[in-house]
Amino acid sequence: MESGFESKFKAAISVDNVVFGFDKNDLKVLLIYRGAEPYKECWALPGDLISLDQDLDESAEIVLQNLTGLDNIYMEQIHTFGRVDRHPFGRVFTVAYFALIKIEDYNVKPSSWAEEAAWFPINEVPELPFDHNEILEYAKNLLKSKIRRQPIGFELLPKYFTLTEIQNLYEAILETTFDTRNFRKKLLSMNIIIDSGKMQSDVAHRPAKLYKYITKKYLQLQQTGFTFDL
Amino acid sequence: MESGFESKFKAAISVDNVVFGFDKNDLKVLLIYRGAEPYKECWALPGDLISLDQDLDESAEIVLQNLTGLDNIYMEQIHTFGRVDRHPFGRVFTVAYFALIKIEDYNVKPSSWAEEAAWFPINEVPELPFDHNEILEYAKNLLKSKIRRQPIGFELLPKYFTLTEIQNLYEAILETTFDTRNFRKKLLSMNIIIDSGKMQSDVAHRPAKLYKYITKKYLQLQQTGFTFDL
DNA sequence: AAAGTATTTGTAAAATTTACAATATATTCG
DNA sequence: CGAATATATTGTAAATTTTACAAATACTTT
Repeated sequence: MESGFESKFKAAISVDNVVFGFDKNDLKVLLIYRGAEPYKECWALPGDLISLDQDLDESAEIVLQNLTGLDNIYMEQIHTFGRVDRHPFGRVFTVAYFALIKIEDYNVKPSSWAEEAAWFPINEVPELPFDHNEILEYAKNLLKSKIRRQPIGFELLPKYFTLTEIQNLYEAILETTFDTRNFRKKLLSMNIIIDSGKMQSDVAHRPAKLYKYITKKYLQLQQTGFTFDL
Repeated sequence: MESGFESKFKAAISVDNVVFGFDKNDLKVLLIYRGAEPYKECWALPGDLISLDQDLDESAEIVLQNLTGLDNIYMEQIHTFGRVDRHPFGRVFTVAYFALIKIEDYNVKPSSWAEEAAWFPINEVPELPFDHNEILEYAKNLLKSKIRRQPIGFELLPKYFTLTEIQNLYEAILETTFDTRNFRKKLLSMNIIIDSGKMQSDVAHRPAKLYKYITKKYLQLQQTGFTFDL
């Protein structure tokens, strides 16, 4: 009953990357327009079959760079999807990764068989091929739970940011609202951000102070973990 | 430079299961003694290459049952390991799963090519083949963080348990100690366990009350999540 | 009956969380 | 230039939760 090894060494592995960004109060995800079969001419997560001579984590970064030009992005594995019929070309298991980046710090340019690469507001993502909608949903939920336990919000914000911006980020991700006074109290009590001395400019109202985060504390907390509950 | 599809459909996938149990104040993990190559005659996590005609999650349960006789165990995927050289027979990606069970409720019996199956205290696990020690380490850390957020401790305990037992469980997993009064106060305030009316017997000291958990509250909290911090 | 062993329980102080609204500071408009 | 507009900023009291800490209880064994 035990089938031989040969029949088992016929699978392919792909990686699919969920790259989140934040811009103008919108949580966004990076998609590519596929210029190759299957699902040619569809928007999809930047993902591809991997070469079997590279480590898995390494593959995720390579695939992302090939398709979007994003280089040196730290990717974290989130889940592997392996439904039998998820790929029309054969048995393909896909390992999903995710990353958080500051949109303004990077320039995405499609390459390889990606015809376009663009940021989509998380609530305006079209129907995606394969099980990509399911993967995206998984990633959103993970982000939601991670942001309450690790100070990862800053990875999505520019170097200098206002307290309102970070509150908007938290509210967008957690799909809730916070009392401004309490939110600020809690955030500031963590001692991971500091008044940069700079001010917002070019706004038609009272300008806000710009804060920056303190790398040392930040890295420490990332290890320890914390709980952000309001 | 884009290699063809053929070269990519040559990988195999395995699943490796980390099954935790708890017994006499020890966190334990289920291992099998391998009766097949590679690493024949070694203790290892119960895992095997999977058939390519089954869904991934399904495969995890099948593999576990084949090797250990454990049937109908809910397995949760934890991580995929894909170093190039992790398997001597070729490129094998392994998807790790974990499960928590009540040792006394199940009878493990080795089958297929597993010659033995046995529970090892987590601190007495020998050197394991492949990257199994790394996988186990990953699973331990996951358990550690999960137990602080979800009431999963009860899955490891018998139906009736004492407060001391559950405290020992938490202390074993989190590798720390708690103040007994505060631990009980916190646990009872969650309203997920209730005095069963029964008492411990056959002990050479004051017998403890036996508690049981309340399924309804328990399921609810599992969804909501909670934080267990002391 | 005394010794041994683990179980059970309370309280005050400190820290954290929650609820809640008025004032400040910039730009734009008339 | 003054008024309107738009968002930024800030404090406090009450409630809740967390923390630190030790003595009495109930069974078995000697």
